[in-house]
Amino acid sequence: MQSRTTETHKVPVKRATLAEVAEALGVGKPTVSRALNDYPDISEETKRRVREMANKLGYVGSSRARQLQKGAADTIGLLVTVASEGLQSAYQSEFTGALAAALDGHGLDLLLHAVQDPAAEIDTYNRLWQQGKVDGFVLMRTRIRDERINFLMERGVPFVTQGRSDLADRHSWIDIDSEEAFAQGIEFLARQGHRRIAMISGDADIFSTSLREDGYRAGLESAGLPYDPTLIVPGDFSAACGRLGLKQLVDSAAGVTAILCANDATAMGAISQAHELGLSVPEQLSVMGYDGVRMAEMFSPPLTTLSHSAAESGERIASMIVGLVGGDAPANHQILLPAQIIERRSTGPTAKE
Amino acid sequence: MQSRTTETHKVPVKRATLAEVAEALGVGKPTVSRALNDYPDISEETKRRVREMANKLGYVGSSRARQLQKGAADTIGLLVTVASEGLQSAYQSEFTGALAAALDGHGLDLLLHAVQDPAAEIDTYNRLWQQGKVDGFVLMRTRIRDERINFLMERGVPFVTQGRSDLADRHSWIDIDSEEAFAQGIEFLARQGHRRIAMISGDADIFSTSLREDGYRAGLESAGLPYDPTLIVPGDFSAACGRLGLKQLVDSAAGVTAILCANDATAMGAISQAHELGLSVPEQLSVMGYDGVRMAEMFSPPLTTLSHSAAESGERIASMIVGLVGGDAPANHQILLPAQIIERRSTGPTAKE
DNA sequence: GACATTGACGAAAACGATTTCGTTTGACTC
DNA sequence: GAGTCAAACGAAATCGTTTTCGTCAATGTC
Repeated sequence: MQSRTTETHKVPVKRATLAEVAEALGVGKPTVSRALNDYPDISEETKRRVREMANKLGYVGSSRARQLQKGAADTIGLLVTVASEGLQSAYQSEFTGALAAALDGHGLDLLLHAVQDPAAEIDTYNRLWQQGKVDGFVLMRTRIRDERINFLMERGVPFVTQGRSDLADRHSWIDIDSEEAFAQGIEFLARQGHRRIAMISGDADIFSTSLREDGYRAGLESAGLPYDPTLIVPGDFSAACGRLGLKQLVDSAAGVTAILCANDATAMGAISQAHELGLSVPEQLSVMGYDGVRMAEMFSPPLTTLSHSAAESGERIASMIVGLVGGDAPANHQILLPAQIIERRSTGPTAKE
Repeated sequence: MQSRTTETHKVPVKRATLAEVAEALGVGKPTVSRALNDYPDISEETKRRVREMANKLGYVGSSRARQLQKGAADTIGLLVTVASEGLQSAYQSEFTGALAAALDGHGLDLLLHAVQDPAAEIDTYNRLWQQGKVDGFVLMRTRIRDERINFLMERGVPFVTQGRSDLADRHSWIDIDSEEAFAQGIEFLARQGHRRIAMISGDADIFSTSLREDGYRAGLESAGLPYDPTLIVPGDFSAACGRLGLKQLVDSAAGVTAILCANDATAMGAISQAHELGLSVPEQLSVMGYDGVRMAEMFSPPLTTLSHSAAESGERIASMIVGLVGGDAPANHQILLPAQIIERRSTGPTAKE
């Protein structure tokens, strides 16, 4: 039994090398290399023979050697901050999956790195780049005065951010028009008769938080509703802050009948807390989320949300980073995508009592 | 404006090389290399000087060159199947984050690859390995007669699975004792007075699905309850199948008062559907999940679940794969972790009517 | 004082691809 | 038939490390 296991242990099937393919064919290494890479100065006949032999020998070029010579890693880095455990939010995980899939379509791999100590974040970007493990980065959750962006721009490292920044005109980014989305969300709620609409916001240092709040205000204004700063309660995109925020709003007895949350997780937390306090959604309280994560549909009640496609963001970003690594100018790629309201059952007119 | 952007464009800060450090110090390359790697045959004094200079020059060794020479990539591969979009489940995403964090602790990076076409899955494992982009793999969601496991074992590729398999005695794995967990779950529900307890199961081809069903049966038996095969409804670990499954159970009018789901996502879907059908949880129906994802706590009602730690699994797996890559025998690492019931509010005695 | 031994270091090979820069061959021109 | 040119291919250099195998001086031994 045990011997069985040690038997199968470490039988490294030798990987075929380019030189071997060349020898087996009686041609030079460059010929094989160029044939496989479809260079024009190799005859079709030779290419065919080379491909055949490579196939027969099960040859797969060593990316290590190629990387060293070509100076490219064919890999994009993505750093996620793990708050004690796990990828932060459902949206981030959907986006990450979509990004990985899209990169695959371009022949790139995704290097996922968890940063645990925020202080070491820049160091990690630096190391990954200096070591040559990645050709560029994708940044999620851009922050206000985001030092990562400065750092990467200074050294000319290709990167794309998901979310704008203070320096948005100088680098590549993709973003959702959250200002517009939140405005529409408010107008939607106002049309259902809500007059006191609160917002549970996101981290103050995340760039898009202020955009979402701007949208909230703009929505109020175009709906002809007064703006009451006390109706914006700070949060951090977590479900936990949704619970806290809701409790706070209820306790304040401000007469709120609808809440627009910074994201779906927060909205779910808020609803969960509402139920706990004996408030029914949406009869007594409407709650709307943002992002449109898949779980939102399965929540109870299914969540009305401002939805945008993680898959599309992932694909767009993949194309952008490919272009950048290929030498495109950073500012050539800036895309603003719209979000749209998906009406489900967490919102509605408040029931008359 | 535009010129501004082109200005900052592509100013590759040249990375310092080992040869430069050597030259600046007037010593040979091997000396620098060995000093930095703390070899014993370099004097302390020299090591100090080398480190100093390396630091001053901002030298970070090229992992590309090191990989080529040492034959190691210091990277572990993780393939996730993206069902149309995103990482599959909340648990998988938590686990992935935990794994990345744990690997970081061992100086390894995580290469995340999305497999879109199941037919190309093995090819991808092969390519990543042959190319030398990874030193080993972590496999999630082991399947019955999992061809990935055969493939990797045949070529002596280091890998650890999360979940046992048919060949569990021949390779490294970590798993949750889901059989025991499900049995306890059933007993727990039985103690609350439930007599007709259903199960919404997972994909039939996932190895652990049958273990969970075994646990379900074992639990019934030790609670002295009869086993009724019609009370196991097939699913696929999604929230959607939770909805479907619940509807089916209700329609069948089998008198079910409690449901144990294959995972939390399914449980959430079931609850959501229950609400939609006008059933209150847990007054009319108890629902229990499995995994203990963070969102479960924020669900409404908060989900009772069989919880286990993604962080611990991640850490254990990281240690295991490090050992394997280092040459340990595969069968030396097999760990079974327990799950524990977290009682929240989706379960309880059925209210008398 | 000749001879092993040890400590500290360097020259060159190696890893496995790609690229540079020829070279060879044959066809084509005038 | 000498000269030009393009097509097809190869020898050797290259990427930046680590490793192998010395070398050289200083130390210890008898």
